[in-house]
Amino acid sequence: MKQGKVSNNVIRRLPRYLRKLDELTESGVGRISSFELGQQLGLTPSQIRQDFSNFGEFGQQGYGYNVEALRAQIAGILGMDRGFRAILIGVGNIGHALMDNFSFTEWGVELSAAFDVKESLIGSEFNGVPIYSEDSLEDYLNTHDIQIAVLAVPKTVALAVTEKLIRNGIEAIWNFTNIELTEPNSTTIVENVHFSDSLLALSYYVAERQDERGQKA
Amino acid sequence: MKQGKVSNNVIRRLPRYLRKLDELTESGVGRISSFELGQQLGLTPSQIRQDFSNFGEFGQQGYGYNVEALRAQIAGILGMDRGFRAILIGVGNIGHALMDNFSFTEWGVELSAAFDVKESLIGSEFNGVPIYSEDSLEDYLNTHDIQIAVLAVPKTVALAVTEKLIRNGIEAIWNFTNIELTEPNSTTIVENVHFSDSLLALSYYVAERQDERGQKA
DNA sequence: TAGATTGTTAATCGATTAACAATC
DNA sequence: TAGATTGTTAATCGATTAACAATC
Repeated sequence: MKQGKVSNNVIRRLPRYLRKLDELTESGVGRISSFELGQQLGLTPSQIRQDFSNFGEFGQQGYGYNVEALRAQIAGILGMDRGFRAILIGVGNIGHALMDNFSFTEWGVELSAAFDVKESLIGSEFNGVPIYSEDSLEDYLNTHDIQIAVLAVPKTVALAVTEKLIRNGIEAIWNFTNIELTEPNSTTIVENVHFSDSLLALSYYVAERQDERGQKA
Repeated sequence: MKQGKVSNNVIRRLPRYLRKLDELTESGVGRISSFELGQQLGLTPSQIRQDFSNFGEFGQQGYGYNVEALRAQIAGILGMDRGFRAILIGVGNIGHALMDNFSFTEWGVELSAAFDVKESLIGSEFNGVPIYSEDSLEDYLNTHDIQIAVLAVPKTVALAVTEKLIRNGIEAIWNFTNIELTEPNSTTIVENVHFSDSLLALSYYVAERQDERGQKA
């Protein structure tokens, strides 16, 4: 094993491995080779072995990988067993959908509270997660050990809230607003979820396909 | 200009350029150099010029780029002016949030119908988009010109619905289910939106940061 | 044992960065 | 004109793939 700054490309593949391994377990598959895993994920066996070798030796010659054990290793690498805690800011449409629908726990993260400005929401609770007034956000951050802020507020207040989060020492922001939040500073980790970026990439490939067809005709 | 299969990396940056250019327009900036744009996006000027040169010559020596004109070029490249049409399958939590909250039109896509199995939803309408019974899905596809299917059904039925979509010649699937939908076949374009992948990558970087701190102490 | 498959080193390929002539 | 900045060619860097000895 090496473990000297693993490339982002590798990191982005880890969750895919995890998901596939879960699927394999579900269908009763207990072991798998890099060749077979590659087939199922559209990757070369080489790349898969290279990826894993960044973190250790998880396989066995002549055998392959034990699905369950490999899964556990990757989960550990991804920090799923660290007990990270998150809060959600903005219980609008997307925020609400996340609370209702997204299983934070399944991915090793505890959603411990949500915040909003809307009176009718404050004091209520969703899936056991309490919703507090946004006024109490700073106070909450200072009295609880929170690593991740899920940002789901309207675009207009996104920057102000971000500043507040950073001022109170948040470590990471999971950004669902459609604002460019790259490097608000050097110490806060930002992960952007831009639906529109994703749709536009899709749109590009559909357009490209159209053009290809057009040329042939 | 070259235009011979542009790399995926480049395509993924285009929506970011678009977003930034919109922000610039909003704040009244009419021209920008690759240097300044690079600063704001955390990219090198070289990369930006290289990216654009895949599609044409959009700048002017000694001046830079006209923000509005460049925006229009990129929008065109991304297929935003092609009038793509989409349908949504699954009006659950996430599907509902998309209908309510996500402006398809803003990105050049028309959401023309939604489908669900839930009796109470069928026949109703959100933001002018009608919700039909999933039984009529195939019929609808055969009588309308639809390119994109937004897949927001429960995990358990995801594969069955996907098959149905492909059988009826859908061109692209925007996949919001947490299922690995890579290459269902070679002709359908799939764009995955996996929240969990994104959260896990975030989690990894928080864990890494923790370890770094641990070593220093 | 023979066959399979790993982990790793070396080779290739592709993407990013640097440099610079062209020109607004 | 002088200065700025493009588009592009060349150089560098990094990521993927191929190959293979080690070994279960």
